[in-house]
Amino acid sequence: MTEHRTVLHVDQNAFFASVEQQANPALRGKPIAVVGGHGRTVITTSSYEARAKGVKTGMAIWEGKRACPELIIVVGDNKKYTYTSTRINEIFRDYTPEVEAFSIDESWLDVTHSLSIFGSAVTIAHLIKARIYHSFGLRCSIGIAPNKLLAKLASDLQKPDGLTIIEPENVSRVLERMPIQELCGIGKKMQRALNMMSIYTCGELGRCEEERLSRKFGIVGKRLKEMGQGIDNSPVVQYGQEDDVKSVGHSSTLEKDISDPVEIQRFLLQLSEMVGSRARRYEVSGKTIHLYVRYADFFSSWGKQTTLKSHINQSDDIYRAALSILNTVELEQPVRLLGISLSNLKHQDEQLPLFIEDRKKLEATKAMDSVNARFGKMAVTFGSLLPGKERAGSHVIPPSWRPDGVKNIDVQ
DNA sequence: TCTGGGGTCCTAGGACCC
DNA sequence: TCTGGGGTCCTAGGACCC
Repeated sequence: MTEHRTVLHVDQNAFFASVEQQANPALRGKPIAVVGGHGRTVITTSSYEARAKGVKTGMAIWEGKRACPELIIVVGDNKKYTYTSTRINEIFRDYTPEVEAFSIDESWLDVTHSLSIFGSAVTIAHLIKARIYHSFGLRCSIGIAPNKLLAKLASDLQKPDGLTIIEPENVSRVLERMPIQELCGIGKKMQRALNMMSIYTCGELGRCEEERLSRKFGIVGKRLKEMGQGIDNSPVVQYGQEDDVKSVGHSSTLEKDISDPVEIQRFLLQLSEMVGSRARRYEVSGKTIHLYVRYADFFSSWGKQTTLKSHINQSDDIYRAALSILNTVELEQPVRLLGISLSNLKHQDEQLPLFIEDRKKLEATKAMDSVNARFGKMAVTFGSLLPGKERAGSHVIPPSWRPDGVKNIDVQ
């Protein structure tokens, strides 16, 4: 038997909203909501003062204001959040190199091998809380447990500013009456399906026969039973050890629904440039292009993909592929959202193209990318973009952003 | 007055090759 | 003339996470 591990999960409380309240003292103690700088944005994060009034993530601004008329709307500033997140993860690495960023505001730390240095996991948790508070004025909730699944569950149990420990000997007691939907990985559909089988608590899930779960959920059945028992052997994957990125994509809701093919094409080119520049920055190219369209009615949408004979990451190649997909379809409604993603990726080999024309194109792309890197996204772009009225709005960074490595998304 | 954007993983069915 | 099966790649769609 191997010794059990000690894993921390650190969750920054109301991260974007708290960062804004720290940056602007006038916002402290007030109900605020962080939104994208877009006509059709939603609330990404709200302060605890706003949550107390019923403001929730995903609400439109008007919904938030209906729940809380004095709600203060703040347009998100990605640079603040990525900067703060990066600094916080640096703090974590003072306590163990085994830090895995799950999202911009959540990380796991495997401190098994640090306990002898710092005394205990609780001591480490207190040190981390104190340092984050003193450096940034931010509160976090920390869970301590023998694995990632339980550490994440633990950090959720007390918010804000919580510290919750699940000792190995207490796991089954804690799980016995814990609702299954509290587990990371069991969403609404899975909860409903399990409830239909009269399984409501982790205790019930852990005792369910694997055979019964496998019949219903296939390969996931075994994993579900383990989750109910609090078993999770997945390692904390530290920075630099992550799997290669599998897809690179951008999608954006337009300021207004559009039907004009020229406007649609212009927007598609803009998305292609965003996808291409990020793929080139990661030094990957992809064979499969996926185009996603959501119509004006919001509910109807489609996605189509095509796989090419060779890997590409040049913006105009991506654009051509996306356009060829679009041309196979008769649009049924004005378009609300367009998305392009590149997958089937491989690492770029840095060989110079054989033909002089291709080399020139590569040089031009590199120059364009470097200007954009210095002066901000879309400072330089393909000519046909420039007169466009439709632009991607400034988006608030999605919480899936990771502070390190290849999985960063663009900071705008 | 409507409802964001970034990913990962899994399944199912079909094409194609050996 | 009729019988396969495994492996890989592809498209489409859904569940889940933040």
